[in-house]
Amino acid sequence: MRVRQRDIAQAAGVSQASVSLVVSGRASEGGISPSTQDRIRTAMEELGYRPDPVARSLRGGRSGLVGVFTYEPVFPARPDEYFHEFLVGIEMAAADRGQDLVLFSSTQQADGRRSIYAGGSSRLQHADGSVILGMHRDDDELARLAKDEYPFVSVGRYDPVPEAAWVEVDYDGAVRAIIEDFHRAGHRAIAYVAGDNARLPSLARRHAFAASTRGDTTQILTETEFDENTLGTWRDSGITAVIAENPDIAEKVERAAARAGLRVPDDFSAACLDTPLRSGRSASWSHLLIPKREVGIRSVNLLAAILDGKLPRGHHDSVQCASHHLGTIAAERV
Amino acid sequence: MRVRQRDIAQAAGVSQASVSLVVSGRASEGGISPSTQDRIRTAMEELGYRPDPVARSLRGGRSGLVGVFTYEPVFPARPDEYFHEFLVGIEMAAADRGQDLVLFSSTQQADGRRSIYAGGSSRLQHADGSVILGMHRDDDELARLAKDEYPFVSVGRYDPVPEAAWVEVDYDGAVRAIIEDFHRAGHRAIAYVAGDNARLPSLARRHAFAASTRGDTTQILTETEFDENTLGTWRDSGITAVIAENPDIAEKVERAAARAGLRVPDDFSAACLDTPLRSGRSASWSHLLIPKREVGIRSVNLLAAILDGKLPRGHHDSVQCASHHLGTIAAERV
DNA sequence: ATACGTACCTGTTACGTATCAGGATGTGAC
DNA sequence: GTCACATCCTGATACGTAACAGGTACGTAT
Repeated sequence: MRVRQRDIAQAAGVSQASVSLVVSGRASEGGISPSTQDRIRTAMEELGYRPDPVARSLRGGRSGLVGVFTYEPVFPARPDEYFHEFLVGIEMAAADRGQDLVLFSSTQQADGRRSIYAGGSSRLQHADGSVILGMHRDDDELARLAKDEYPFVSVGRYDPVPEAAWVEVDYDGAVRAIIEDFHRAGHRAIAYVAGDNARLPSLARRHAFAASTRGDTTQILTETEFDENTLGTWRDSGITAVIAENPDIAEKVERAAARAGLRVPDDFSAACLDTPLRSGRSASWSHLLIPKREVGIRSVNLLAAILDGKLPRGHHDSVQCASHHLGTIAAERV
Repeated sequence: MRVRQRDIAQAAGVSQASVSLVVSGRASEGGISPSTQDRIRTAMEELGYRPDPVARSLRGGRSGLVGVFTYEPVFPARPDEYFHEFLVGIEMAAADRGQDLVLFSSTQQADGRRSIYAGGSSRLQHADGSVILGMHRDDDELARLAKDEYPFVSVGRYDPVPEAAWVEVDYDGAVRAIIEDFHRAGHRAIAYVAGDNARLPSLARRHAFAASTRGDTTQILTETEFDENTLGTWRDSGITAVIAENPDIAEKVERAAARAGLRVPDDFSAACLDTPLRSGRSASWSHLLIPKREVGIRSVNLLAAILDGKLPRGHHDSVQCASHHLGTIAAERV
């Protein structure tokens, strides 16, 4: 049925080993004469030979498949702009390297949650290594994955499993630049509205904020603590600038301001520590330009480097983050 | 390094074959006594055995991987709402069936175009079969794929390769319902604005339109033929209803109408033969509800059925299409 | 005539699994 | 005591490829 090297060998009157040499391009190196090479190639052409990638990976250990693992569906019910850009980068890099992507949908259990080790047969092994994506993670599972020495790279810093390789976003420089903008405009009292979660990108932003505001009066509120009256309170207490941890919060602040008759940047200067959604109302805020695509690309490249033994299993890569300064930071009114 | 069945066998004092029986769940069927089964299972537990999916698929012929092939990137530069829903369905069905998805990014060539047979080694073989997605297709390549007896299912009718299996959308009923709505409202002269392409979904819609309008006065224009003056001309010639082949065209008509001081549905009744984008201005038009998710699901299921030999390689499946009637169809003014 | 080198190729093994055909052992019937 | 039969297990083989170690044949040098 399927054409094998053995069939080619028979047709060309040589051994299977010789065919293998020609197929893998080491014919000359392996000492196959040009005329024999021609015979073999002709036979391949005539019989329509296609190497079997599965047999290849069983033997050689490499399948050319890069896994993408998430605890959520890769294709969410509605297009998810947040993760999309990472995936664009991942696909670009995979295409560049001639690798294919495996999405591990099989890991989904009856309850909808995903688990690497649930099925018993670790399907991740189909891929040479995997990129781990997403907010929700089972730290124990991933720690075990690391202990099993399965090669993987986390998209984003991943402190709970320090043995893991990852590509992180370096928020510090960009946040500092935004704070400096506030300073130049005369702001010395800055409020920060944080999300209600302890997810890693959020923590990194809070950390970067704290590190950039030495000497300023700062106030950190969580999303639930922020309400209709907060802006008034801030105003009374002399706070003149607001930072939202993510676009959702920025929208919330924007709405509260509108209802209170306050405006950005006339009454409050504002910035958002994330890239706002295209269609969002806070798209005009000064914000960070999180290099998602670049992070995706680097993740695949880092994984490749680890597989090639060029970098250690626990290597950490860091990508610079830029900021986009729009007109939402105005001079403090005296 | 890696734990194999052989290691388990040695630890439990049995043969590799017995281990295989336990792993695959045919232990009792194969006549392994409960006590031996326990010994084997204990050994597996202790040594941390994980079956190798690659070896499994080499032997058994099935990898549990479902390919997804597109001539465009699966993750386009901006989130593509059109294809997204198909992919949601595909991922859902794959998860249900315990299968993983392979995105063939490796088929991308230096010029950015993709090709199945370019690399020489047909990477599609990694998957048991594939779902083919997207507007742009290389008919010759896909015909060859069919001739090679590679199992695949086209998302959408695919006449250029009739040997291919596909899941098509049955537009006829839904389009007929919309035309009947026009009729009830007294419209007898209907214009249709078609896209400038000969892509298959477009052709199917045109065909469904033609089949539903017997006896009506109809006029079919392409997108480029439609301009600022068209609406006026139509009005003078008694045309009172417009059908747009897709949301882009609907937007265009909407804009032209706005500039001409005409309104939908007061001056023209209107409908769109596609599901408008969430954010689009034509979202209020009566339109078709293309069951994309369902098509995705069925494609994967059809592929599975073909792989199981339950359906022939060239089977065609058809999904009913619904229509969503909004207030853009009004009674003709006398 | 023997030794040596080179050009060209092949036999064999391994990757980890699933399956088939059959071997050993014990039990009961006649 | 022999045969039939079930129970429990195993050896061998195949899947398609890559790589290693080495073999044959021929020509040249001594």
